[in-house]
Amino acid sequence: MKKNAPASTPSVPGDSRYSFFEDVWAVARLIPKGRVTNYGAIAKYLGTGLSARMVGWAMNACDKVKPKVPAHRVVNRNGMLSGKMHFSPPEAMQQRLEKEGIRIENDKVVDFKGKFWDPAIELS
DNA sequence: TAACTGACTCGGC
DNA sequence: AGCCGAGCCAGTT
Repeated sequence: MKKNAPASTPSVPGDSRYSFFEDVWAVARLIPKGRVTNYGAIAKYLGTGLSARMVGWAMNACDKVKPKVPAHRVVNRNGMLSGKMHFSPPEAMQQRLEKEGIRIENDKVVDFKGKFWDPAIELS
């Protein structure tokens, strides 16, 4: 039997256990097809610019979240698919990006700056 | 229970 | 111009 309120309780908006993980996933899902963003932009949009690491960590758990989160559209500030090695298979990230019109070269997003999608601006 | 790591980023040297 | 250290939050060992 489960405890009263385990930390693993599904977070929902309005709940005190609502962690910014949910926000990260929400923002990630808002990323338009053919666009990419970086961890810092999301973190900053959430008000925790220094927590860019956690954004990546949230992506690690994105696979267990529903609906699926387009974590492949989130890359580091260099436009490099730093998290592709965490995909399964790793090449899936690049494959999906290319499928959406994003061109990848040497594990880096081509014209990253031009395809960059900043939630702080687009959602402002 | 405490400590470390981790899909990051920025500032300083 | 490149390298190093510090900060953040949560999950894992």
